[in-house]
Amino acid sequence: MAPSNFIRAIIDEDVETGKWDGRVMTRFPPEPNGYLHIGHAKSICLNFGLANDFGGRCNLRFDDTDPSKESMEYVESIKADVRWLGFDWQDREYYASDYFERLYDYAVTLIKAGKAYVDDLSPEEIRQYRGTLTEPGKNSPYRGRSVAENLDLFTRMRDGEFEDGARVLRAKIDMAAPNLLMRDPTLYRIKHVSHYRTADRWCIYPMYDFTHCLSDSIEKITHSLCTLEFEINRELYDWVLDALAVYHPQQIEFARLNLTHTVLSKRKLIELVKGGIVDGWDDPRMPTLSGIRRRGYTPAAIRNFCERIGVAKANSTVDIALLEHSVREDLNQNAMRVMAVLNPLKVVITNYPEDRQEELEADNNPENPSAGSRRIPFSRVLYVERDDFREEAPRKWFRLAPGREVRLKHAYYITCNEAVKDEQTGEVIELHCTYDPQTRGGWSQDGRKVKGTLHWVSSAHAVEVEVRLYDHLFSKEDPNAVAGGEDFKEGINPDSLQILPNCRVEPALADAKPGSRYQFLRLGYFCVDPKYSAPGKPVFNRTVTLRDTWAKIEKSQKNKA
RNA sequence: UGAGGGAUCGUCUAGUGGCAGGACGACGGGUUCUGGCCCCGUUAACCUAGGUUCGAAUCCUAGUCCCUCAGCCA
Repeated sequence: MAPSNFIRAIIDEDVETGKWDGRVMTRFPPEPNGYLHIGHAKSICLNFGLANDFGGRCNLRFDDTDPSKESMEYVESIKADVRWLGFDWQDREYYASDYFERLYDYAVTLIKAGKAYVDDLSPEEIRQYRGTLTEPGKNSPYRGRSVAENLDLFTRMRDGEFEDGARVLRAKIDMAAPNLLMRDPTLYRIKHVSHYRTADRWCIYPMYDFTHCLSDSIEKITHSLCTLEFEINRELYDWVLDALAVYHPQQIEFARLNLTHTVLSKRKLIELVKGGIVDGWDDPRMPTLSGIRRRGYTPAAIRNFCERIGVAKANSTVDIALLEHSVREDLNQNAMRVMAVLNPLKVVITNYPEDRQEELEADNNPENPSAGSRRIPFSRVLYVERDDFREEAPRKWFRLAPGREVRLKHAYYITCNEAVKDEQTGEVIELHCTYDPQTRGGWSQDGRKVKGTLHWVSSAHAVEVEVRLYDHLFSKEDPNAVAGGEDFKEGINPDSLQILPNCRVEPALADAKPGSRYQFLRLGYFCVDPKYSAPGKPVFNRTVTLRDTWAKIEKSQKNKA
């Protein structure tokens, strides 16, 4: 069971008092005008999670009332993302556009009750009549039209007699209301635009404030959860339902998710995609669910994350380290361990026979013995990580350096005797080491210990692959906090993507399936990219690094120096 | 300067009149064939000022700061 929060407290009480006959009915109501991101995941987990925990149901409802922005492509991507996250709406897949006829009838009812009128004012005029935050608005000259005239005009709006923007249907509330939203809000506008589901059946479309509450009402929602920016809308939500005297759910607002080093506004995300700054909506650096999925995150990791961050009414920004922790936790338990060398440095085992090779046993996951083991080839020429060798070992260095002995994971102890350099550049291009045949499998009978254990691959057997290393898309903790005139895109991390074309991995990985996840020993978790991999030629995305204690030690050593 | 909301460790979040707890991070240690995982420990908070009370994060009063709203978007 998820930790408690103020919404659970409300539902607990409602269940106890029988307010909704013990029912819990929620809904996730996206507009199909873009891709879902990690912020939506919070809402999805909340709505479906609550319904699940209280024995209720959660609907998937598309709030598709603005045909100029919506499409089936978005509907499909949203459904795929919700399903991927692990939630099931069964047959309850609803569309506000399916309610258009009933919504129209409700509007007519409102007109007949003298609670709505057709206004001929232009958008500009409506804005002027609305007043300001501190001054009241004034009534439209068309506000006093008779019910009959309003009915006639509204019918003709529907019939397509008028141009876009010529007239709107407005609720007749109070032009002096302190809440601007209550100053005769627009209920219907004319848009001669084809809708992706209703095609050309309609040329008038209902506004959010009219549609959402009534859709909730139609679906007998009990708790209508939305984000804080809709607090102002609640008064109107309640007004519409009261005016029509229909079933009346309770709207409850919670704070949307913000993440450090990340932007989550739809506008900014679109800008990144359209500007070609990222490789589409599913770029592994994007906070979209499709991007996160391609990056290698698991649904369970996202769900755990959403549970951990909690739900409250205060604006807050979650440290992205918590997201990273969640995926490490899942992958540590479930990802198969393999060896990969990102920046290969050649190692020749000088006392190992040239024509010999052997296979060594390697466990697939120490966290899960049932994952079994595999055999990996060993031979005279190997690759190790360039970073694992230093000509001059710093303090606390456990790895390879001249004269140092280390363990090759699952293999042998080796001792570095010589670093061969390029005569021109002075760069170390090869290491000459000797191995101890008595340490096969990585154990020494004489009980001597080595501090360091390195990952490696056999040169002759290794497969060359491309690996993509990702870092936060934004260097700044809060990319939204930009000085006047500055563009948020200036905060983009120039090193957020690093492509390494010449990495070496264990031979078995040549056939790794797209989407499959591994731990590259001592490096991090990696996932086979579904977009750029080809059969026999996988491309690996780094999901997240392993925690790196040595990097911290080194950093603090540098700071002291 | 209208209306509606919100302030608890560095971050996120519990607590609703009775020992301010958890998670992440940071720091230190133990363990280890991954400088991973795991384990142990340390650090560290009630926006301010009054009041009520035996006792206040919680109730009252007055402030301060932050967020949202002037789309025919959602």
